[in-house]
Formats: sequence, structure tokens, C-alpha cells
Amino acid sequence: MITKLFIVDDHYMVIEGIHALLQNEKNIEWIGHAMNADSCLAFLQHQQPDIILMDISLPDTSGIDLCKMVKTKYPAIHIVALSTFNQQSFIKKMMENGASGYLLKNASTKEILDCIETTMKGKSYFSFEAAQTLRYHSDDEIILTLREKEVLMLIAEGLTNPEIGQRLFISTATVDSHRKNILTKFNVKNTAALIHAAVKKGFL
Amino acid sequence: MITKLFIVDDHYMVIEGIHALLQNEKNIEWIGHAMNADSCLAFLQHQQPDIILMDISLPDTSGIDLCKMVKTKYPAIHIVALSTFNQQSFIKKMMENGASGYLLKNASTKEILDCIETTMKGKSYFSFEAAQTLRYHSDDEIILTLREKEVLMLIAEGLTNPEIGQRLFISTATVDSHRKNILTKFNVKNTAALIHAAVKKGFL
DNA sequence: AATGGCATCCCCTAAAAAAGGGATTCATTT
DNA sequence: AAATGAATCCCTTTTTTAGGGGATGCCATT
Repeated sequence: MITKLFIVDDHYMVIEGIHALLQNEKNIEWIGHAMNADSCLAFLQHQQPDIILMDISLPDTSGIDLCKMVKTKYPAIHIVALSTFNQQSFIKKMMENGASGYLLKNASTKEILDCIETTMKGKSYFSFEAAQTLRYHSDDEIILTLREKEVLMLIAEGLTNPEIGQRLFISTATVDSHRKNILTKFNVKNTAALIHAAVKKGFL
Repeated sequence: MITKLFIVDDHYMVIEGIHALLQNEKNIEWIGHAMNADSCLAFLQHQQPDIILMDISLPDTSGIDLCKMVKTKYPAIHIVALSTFNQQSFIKKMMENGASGYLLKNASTKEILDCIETTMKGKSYFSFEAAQTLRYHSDDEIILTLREKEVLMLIAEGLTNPEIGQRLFISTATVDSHRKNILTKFNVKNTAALIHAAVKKGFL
């Protein structure tokens, strides 16, 4: 059986690279590529692949959002996230939005083929390193409420508690409460460590 | 005249991609590739290219350091930085270490060829977007002293001034001085904005 | 010999944050 | 109906910052 493959990535060299790596595979048909979310959606209106390799950082929409959009319109298509970043937050978000796998860009030909094969069987596939970070950081998952995210962003902008209160039309005491909860959730002692951790975990 | 090209990148698909994009160019000879700094240096002992396309994020040493090492041993080799990141700090550091150009990974074939040609003439080449950020952020350059960088890193780890003083064997007052100078240099009002800015500018 | 940059140290004050505690409303879920 | 979680507000105390001011050696460059 021949697998129809489509790729979405804004890096021309990556597209060409995967193309070159897979050109001798007879059971994989390369049906095209897109360099942004819009042209990907346009392509899908005329033709549907079995698998899409999708970069998570795209110029227009993020791969995370594109994944969701494609999956709701075409649930049969398997989507594999393609990324340089081995970040637990990205991996989780892609999987939540319906992706079937996560492939790092330093993957070998064998990994790519394994991934396509596994995904076509309806199973999930992770790059070795991606799987490792998922396991390693599995308990690090931090869930912030909407309000807490708002406060966190304003803290990062350098606003003080009174200023944040004014901005959100709540009292300084409330901001303080949120702040304490955020610090607890991140398990850090002060603002400096908080912002550092928040950036590394993809909140900012 | 034939240009001998070598590439250092830990992403197999990028290597294959550039290879594919340039395989029909008759005046470019592809003499090999390396996926880390060590094997690059090993290769150079036997053979020297005219141009090296070098990724700035490598598994062992950073491209920034590798660039310096190669340039001191083989000054004749032109080095072009290859990166996904369009960050002014990275660009500057590579140029300081002797790079002749900065190519973003979303470059087209034409851009790559232009870059190689320009570089061979002994001139500098920048991807359009890279040149833009260089111009745009030209006045944002922040220069920290060694001590200030140390203090900044410890702040980001969440240490307080007394703790930093203990760690660096200096008084709390000195830490405070450094801290004030850092805030001034970054032109921010508090720690939160400082850490946020420092991460975005590549200090952390 | 002088200038400027770096690192070091000190003083002061007021603002802000961290770290405890607790309490109320509201909506959703069980 | 009870429980849960989010968002709101309040209190106290101690520690830490921010923001002013200034001062001293040291080193390299001028």
C-alpha cells in the first residue's frame, strides 16, 4: 500500500531534505508541500494525503492551531508534528490537538520511515528524545487558570501588583493572591525564577 | 572556479535539503558534512573547504565557539552561519567570531547561491530578514561585564542578593550595585521585566 | 599624569514582594 | 445537596528591591 505524504514547513531546505531522504521509498508518494498554513488548507480542498508532516512554527498560524483545524475538517489524515524544539509543552499541545506523533528535525531516515509506518497503523510515534522529555517532565505539567495567565504576562511586562490591579480592574490583594498561587504552581521562590521558568515552559 | 562547500548541522534533513538544492550547481563541489563540532574539526585536518555553512546550535560545542576555533586555525575558510533563529545577539556573536555571513534556514536556493557567491568575493552576506533585525535592533545592543553576566544568571536562578553575595564572595552591597547597573543597561524597572528581556536577547 | 571603565563597598528611604494566615462569592461538576 | 475550583478580597510580618546618593582601589588606554 502506498502512503500519500504531504509536508508543511516554512524552511525550504527541510522540505527538500525530507524529499531527498524519501525519494527512493517506493511505498511513499510525495503529493506536495506547503510553506504556510493558508496554502496547506487550500491544498487539502483538492487532495488529501494520508500523513502530513507539520512544522509547529509557521509564519502565519502556528502548527498547533493548524493541526486542530485540519483534524476537525479531515479527521482521517494523520498528522505528525515536526519540530526543532524538544519542549514538553509543545509536544503536549500538538497531541491534544490530534497529532499522531512528534518527530524532531534531527531524525534519521530510519526514524522518519518508522514514524510513517507506525502512524499509518493508527499508533502514536515519538522521536526517542521527545519520548524521553515527555517521560522526564511528565509530572512538571503546570496548569494555570485564565486569570493566572493574564497576571503572569503582566508580571513579565514589568508591571507591579498595584499596576496589574488597575489594568485588570481588581484589587492589589487579588493580584497578590494570584501571584502566590502562580509561584506555588511553578514551585519557585521569587519573580526572577518564575519568569525564567515560565519562558522555558513556553508560557511567555 | 569551483567552490568547495562543507556543511555542519546536526539536522540530517537540513544537510540533505541543501545537498538537494545545490546538486545541479556545477561550480559548487560538495566535499562533505559533519553533524557536530568534533567531526568537523577532524575533517578539516585532512581537507579544507572554501566555505562552511555552520549551524549555530550543535550538540557538543556551539557554532559560535566552533566558528572561532575554525577561524583561528584556518583563516582562509569563509564561514556562513546557518540558523533558524533571527536573533540579533546570535548574529553579532557569529560575526565577531569571524563569520562572513548569516543565512536563515528558510532561505531559497537563490539566496544560498547569492550568499556563496558574495562570500567568496570576500564580502559579507546576510539573509534579508537577518539584515533587517540587525538594522532594527542596532541601538538595542546591551553589553554586560563578566561580573554582571554572572549576577544576572544567579538572579534568574532565583537567588536573592544576600545569596548571590555568598555565592560570589562579595558583599550584598556590591550585588546591589551590579543589579542596579544591569537594570539601567536593560532599561527596565524591575526583575520580572529584566529576566524577560534577558531571555529574549539571548543572555539566558 | 589623567581618564574612564570595572569591581568593590557603604548609606538611606520607600516601595514591593514573599510567606503566612483566612474568607466570600459564583459556577460547574459530582 | 455537596464539593470543587476559580476569582475575588483582607490581614500581618519579614525580607527583598528599587532608586537616590557617594567612595575606593585597580587596570588599561590615552
